[in-house]
Amino acid sequence: MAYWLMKTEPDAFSLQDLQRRGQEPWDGIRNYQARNFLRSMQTGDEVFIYHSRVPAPGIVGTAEVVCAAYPDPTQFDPQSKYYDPASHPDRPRWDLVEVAYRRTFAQGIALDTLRTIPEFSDSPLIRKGNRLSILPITSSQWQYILQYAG
DNA sequence: GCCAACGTTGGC
DNA sequence: GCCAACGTTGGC
Repeated sequence: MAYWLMKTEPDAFSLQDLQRRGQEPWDGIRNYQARNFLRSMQTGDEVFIYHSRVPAPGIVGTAEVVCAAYPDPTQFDPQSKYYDPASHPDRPRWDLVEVAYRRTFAQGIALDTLRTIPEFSDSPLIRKGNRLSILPITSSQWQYILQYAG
């Protein structure tokens, strides 16, 4: 069992949207490093949901991986904004996992706060210019945040 | 909305 | 294989 963090822009898809839907295919990942993380995710892995591009970005709650990686259908859909004409069905380039809503933290953990937590000092999450939308979380980071969130 | 930082693309 | 140009991410 592993821990992860997935970023989302709440204007496009928020933790509240995930709560309403219950479960969601996390499509549209078009970064090789993030894709490789997707491919190593397993059912039962736990996930922090992070809201980006908001006045106070940070971790807002949790989800769980309920379906391991399979090819992201949007890469083959010319109508989709995630369409990738260079990807072919016999050798799909992009995958997705499905995640289910778990909980919303009573108080989120802002990026400003994460920067002050020693467990996160080496995390790409707090590095300037970091663009990884999916990243691994250590068990000590997971425990710390859960305790912080109460 | 701005723009620094970064990943990707493509000409050479 | 280099690297300039381009597109995107994400904090502010």
